[in-house]
Amino acid sequence: MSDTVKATKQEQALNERLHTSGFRFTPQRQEVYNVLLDTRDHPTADQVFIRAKQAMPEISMATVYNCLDALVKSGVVRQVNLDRAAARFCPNMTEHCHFHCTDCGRIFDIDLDAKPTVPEAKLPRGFKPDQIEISMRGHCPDRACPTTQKN
Amino acid sequence: MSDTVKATKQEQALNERLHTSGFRFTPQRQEVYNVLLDTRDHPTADQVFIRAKQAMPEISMATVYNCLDALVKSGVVRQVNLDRAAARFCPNMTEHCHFHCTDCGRIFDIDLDAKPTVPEAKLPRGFKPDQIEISMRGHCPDRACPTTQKN
DNA sequence: TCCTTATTTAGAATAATTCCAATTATTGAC
DNA sequence: GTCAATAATTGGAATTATTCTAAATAAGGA
Repeated sequence: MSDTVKATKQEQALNERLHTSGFRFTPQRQEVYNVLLDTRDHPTADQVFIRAKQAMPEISMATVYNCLDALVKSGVVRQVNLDRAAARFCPNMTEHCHFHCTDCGRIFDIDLDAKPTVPEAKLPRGFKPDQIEISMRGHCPDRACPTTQKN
Repeated sequence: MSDTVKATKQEQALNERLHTSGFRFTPQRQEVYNVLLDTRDHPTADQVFIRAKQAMPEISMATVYNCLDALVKSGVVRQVNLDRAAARFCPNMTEHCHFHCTDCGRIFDIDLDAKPTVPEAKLPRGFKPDQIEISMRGHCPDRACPTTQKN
């Protein structure tokens, strides 16, 4: 019951975020967002599609792409591009970067204390960065990486 | 004339780098590498193809991809993946990161004093990064960015 | 030189994403 | 609440970058 209230509040929050970016609130966008919140494993659009279909069998791939795009542009979801693989999506909007485990293929969020800076970089005068993105590639702890699942 | 000698030396160096990674030296690989050295504007495979064809009209797209792959694996060329756009290639193997100008679309190399580190990141125990990659998005100085050319 | 194996080539195939046109849903004005 | 305007959804076609394939060619070592 408080669950319902909570869900509604959450919906209203999403509604607002969408509207301030010029998008409409739709059940599909809510569902796609729910999928992302549900399992924060950085799914691809394809995986989001499969998961969203469980609750909403009629949803189409084109809509999933549209929804993801709207969510990203509304600032409630981040798009994660690693190498040239399919884009992945995460609802974690805190300052963080991504660690890609080359053993299991999983992607982990690594929290950052602050907006990333690059002390080693000597930016030539006149260059004004809006955004700095960091990604790491390496090995995650064995415990968390037992199988060689692609994910 | 010293040019010829120089070219040969350069070829021999490339030959060695390829061989130590288990690749053969071929004129196509030399040409693709030359194209990259020639204009360091981070061309896509497509652009490399077009440029390589001038000196080597018979070269095919598949070969360009194969050559770029061999060069990357031999450690003489870096592959630059920004967003989900076509991969770009650069022969600058010094420590550097990339600045993507959202006005003109060009990509600039930004030198780094040292291998990138991330002071802000608290890596959970057990995570062992092999590689840290940094990219920036923003605006380059107007002087260098007069036209809105896509590149 | 000959043999083995890698490379090149053109074209087909694939994967992720975007585009399209028709239908449906949402929103704001009345 | 109804209606019109506009945005979103849908399925499928189209596009783009890249990889694969099979046959021909070229390197490198015995």
